[in-house]
Amino acid sequence: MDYDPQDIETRWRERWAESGRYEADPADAEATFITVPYPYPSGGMHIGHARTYTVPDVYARYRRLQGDNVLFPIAWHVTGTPIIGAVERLKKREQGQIETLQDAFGVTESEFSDLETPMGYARYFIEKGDASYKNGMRSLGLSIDWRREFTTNDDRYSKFITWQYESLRDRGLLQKGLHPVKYCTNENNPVTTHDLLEGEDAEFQEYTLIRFRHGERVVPMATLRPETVRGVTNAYINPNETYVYATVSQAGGDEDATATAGEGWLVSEDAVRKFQLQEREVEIQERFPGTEVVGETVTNPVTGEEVPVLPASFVDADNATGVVMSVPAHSPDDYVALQEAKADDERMREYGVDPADVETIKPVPILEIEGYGEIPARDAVETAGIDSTDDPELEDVTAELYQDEFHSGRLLDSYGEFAGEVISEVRDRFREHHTGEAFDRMHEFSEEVICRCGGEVEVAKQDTWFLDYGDEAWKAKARDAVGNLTCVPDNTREQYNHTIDWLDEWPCIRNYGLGTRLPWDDDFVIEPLSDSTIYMSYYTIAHLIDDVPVEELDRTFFDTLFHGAEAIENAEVVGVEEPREPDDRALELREEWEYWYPVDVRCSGNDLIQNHLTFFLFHHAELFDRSQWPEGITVMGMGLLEGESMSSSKGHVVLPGEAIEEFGADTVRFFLLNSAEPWQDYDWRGERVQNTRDQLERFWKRAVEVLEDDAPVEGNTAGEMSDEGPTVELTHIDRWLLSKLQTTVQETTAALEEFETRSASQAAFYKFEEQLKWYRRRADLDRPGAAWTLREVLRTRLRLLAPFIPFITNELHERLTGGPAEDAGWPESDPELASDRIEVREQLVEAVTEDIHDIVDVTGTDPEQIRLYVAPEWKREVFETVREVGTDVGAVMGTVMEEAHLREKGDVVNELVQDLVGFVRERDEAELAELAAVDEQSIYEDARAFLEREFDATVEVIRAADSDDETADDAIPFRPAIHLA
RNA sequence: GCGAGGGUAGCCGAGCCAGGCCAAAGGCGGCGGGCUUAAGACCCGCUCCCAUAGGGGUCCCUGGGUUCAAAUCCCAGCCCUCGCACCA
Repeated sequence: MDYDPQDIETRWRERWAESGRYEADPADAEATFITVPYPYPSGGMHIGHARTYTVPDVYARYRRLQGDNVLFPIAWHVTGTPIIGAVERLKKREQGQIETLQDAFGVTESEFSDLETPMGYARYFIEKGDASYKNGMRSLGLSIDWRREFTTNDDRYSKFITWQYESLRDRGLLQKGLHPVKYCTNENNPVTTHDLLEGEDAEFQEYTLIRFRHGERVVPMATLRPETVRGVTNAYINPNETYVYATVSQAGGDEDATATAGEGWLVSEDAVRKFQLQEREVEIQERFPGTEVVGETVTNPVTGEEVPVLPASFVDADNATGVVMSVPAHSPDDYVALQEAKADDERMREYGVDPADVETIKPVPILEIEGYGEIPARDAVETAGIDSTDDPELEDVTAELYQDEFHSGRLLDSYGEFAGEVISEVRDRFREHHTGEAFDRMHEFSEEVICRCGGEVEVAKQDTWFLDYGDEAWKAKARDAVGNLTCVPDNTREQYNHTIDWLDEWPCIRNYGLGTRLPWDDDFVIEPLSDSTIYMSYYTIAHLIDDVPVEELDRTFFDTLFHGAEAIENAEVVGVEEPREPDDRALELREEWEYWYPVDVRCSGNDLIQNHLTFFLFHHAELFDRSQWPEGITVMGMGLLEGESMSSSKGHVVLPGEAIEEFGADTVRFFLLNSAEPWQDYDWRGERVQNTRDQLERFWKRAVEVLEDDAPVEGNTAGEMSDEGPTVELTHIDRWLLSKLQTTVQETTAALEEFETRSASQAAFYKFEEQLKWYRRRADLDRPGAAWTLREVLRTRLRLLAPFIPFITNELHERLTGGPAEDAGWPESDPELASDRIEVREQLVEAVTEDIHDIVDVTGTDPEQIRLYVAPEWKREVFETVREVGTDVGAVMGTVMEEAHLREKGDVVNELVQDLVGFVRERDEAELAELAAVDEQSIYEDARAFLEREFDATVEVIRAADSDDETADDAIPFRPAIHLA
């Protein structure tokens, strides 16, 4: 009977589907609710996703075996733009998109037309294509209640989201305000990171604009280090670019912008659009080349000093305002640029700048910092040996000095009230202090950003609705929810708290995308992270709510459902003043919700702690009672494929379907769970998966041997295994294996309670294999007792392994007992079978076996006769003394020497005491007590047959006291002297 | 910088929270043997150094410390990985 996973797995899948095995409804048993993020079907399912969903499945299966009523549901997240973007790219037949679809996910050209609408595309990857999530999940044998599926684009789900956002608005947690967004200047639309060709890593940077003056005009210069304003020695402008003079006024409600109406600004032409996008009205008055300004002077708004404007081709007119200030004392860039300007008289003259004036420019230090001289930038540049602005190392040197100055630079006396303070402490206050007349601000990306359409992307400030995670009262509730939580692994707790601390305003709407419209403004759609914060509650009623007409799913309906009749009738729901009539249907559904909630465990990726998981806590803490707050979050690690990160677009993925076809679902599951704990990163390597497959095959073969060994065991034939205990005679070694089995049960259980799927499967599978190996060597297997023991061991292990490898274990368990493992209950460790005594005794046999092996190896002999000398009674007496007196050699000697018959043995006793003290130290009380009760002679005598087999020699066990052999003197308690001949 | 995690034998990787049974699980690779006409698969043994009697030496990033005892606890340092958002 060969191992044929395809055959076995197909049968069980069909059985589960037909019987609705994992459909869960409220019952008397304890409810356990396990959820995992609903997949986002913007592409197919790969092996990394497979693990994400298999980890909670193992836990779900474990809890079911423990007798819980377990709900493990799934749905589909389609909100937002990625699917729309994918469809657009497909329609344009973009090469990359076509390749991803065909190569990574096996979509055929004839199927393309099905994928050309967003929901068509989603449906394909939800359930149609070979790489669809549903196919993958069913193949893996996930124990999902499929009745509860929905998508986040469903009308009823949208009503649920509407309820949430109205509630949050009424609680004052949804606010309106301006926020920076990525905006494509070609399409005139906000864009998401997924829409970018370049600049995926770009960050929004808030620049301070230093409002230099040129006569009546303002010349704003952008900087990230406003405190260096007193160190400005000159400005740079690009002589080859176009600049403008424009009137600028503040528009909209941007409180940060301070430009007074109609003020005249001098900026690059490219900057105009940036300001317009950032809530300013800009009207160009005249255009002129940069050369026109070069050679002029501008006035520093803080110091009142006049500084020259020098020409510089390195100035990027498309970055910020196109005019930059130079702080050569603290910016290595500026320092080197100034050196170059000084060296290039001809160029200065060309632009009408007197080289003599340039020569007089001296770096002006504004701070002091340990480890650098008066002019830190000069030190940094000279140490690195940089003498050109083209030197690639200059960037690193600049970054390093900025870091150092930020964290340990202290402002000089010229800063008055700010003098002596560290930059990191003082920067914000200094900026605030000057904001208005001297400082303004603007946003800019940290690097160039290009849209997929080829258009340039700029920072735009847009009016938006945001979730106010900065609200202190809300933060406090969220922290409370963390306190309530079982975090796996435990060290993630701090990360949640940290995230709660720094989360601030979160813009929760977008201009376009799939999903739910903002209830009071149809132009906007609620973005994906914001519509998935409490959806787990929707699972509890998802299969029943279809019976309720959409239009009846109003505020009262969901308020009734989640807050109950009393709260509705008494107008206790925040934001609703009127007492209302509770909705009857909602009250029925409320029972479902109350049965399943709270979420027992949410399994999710560790990358989601910073947003989704913390949002999940925030929203539960606000919208639901404390008793419905999440009880646990288990966080999962990332996957690698052959040592490299998976990537659908590069085709570097393995599909579950392919892997299951090659290895079988049990192998795929076992590998994914066994190669690392859930929260650790794992690496899918084909070679190792094959290994796992081989191991399962071996397991299968051994199990079949046990099944087929129908040596007549009274009352224990197949189909009649029970918890009744042995009906045949068991020997010491049988009992030893059964005792080890109890430890295995305990370890596996403890590990699964902690979500340690790796430790659990290691204990139940690999570690126990080691015990079996010894048992097979040690035991006479042709006994009814051995057959019974092996069957009992198999029956228990099949149940322990059932959460991990459900197909093979159910199949074997059914063949063994008549029923599947998943219906047999989780094994409990039997105290009757767990025996320290037996294990301690067996350890002595293992030890002596190992010692004989050592001697044989070292000497290279092949003994024909082995003699074991058991330590004499007086040595046992000394052992007893050590046990009683403790591990203080002096004290033991004192006691021992009181005995005349020991005293006369002299030094030998001293040595023995030393040995025994070491021996006792390493063992605990219980073990020593068991040892004290041991009759060594009989133990080795009982193991004689085994030892003779093992070494192919005759074995004699002799009392050392009865022998003249000198070797016999070496015997110490629990370590017989060994003589080989 | 802030936050989190980590550095273990040729490689991968357990152990560390709860110090001793740790020359340190398991796997891979390597070596030897068995089975086989042969190869593969499978099975057995070995795989830090020394050693012809169960022994000794050195070892878990580096340097200190605590302890009878440290891979494990404490301190300092070096190096590495991940996240830092408005994106699923």
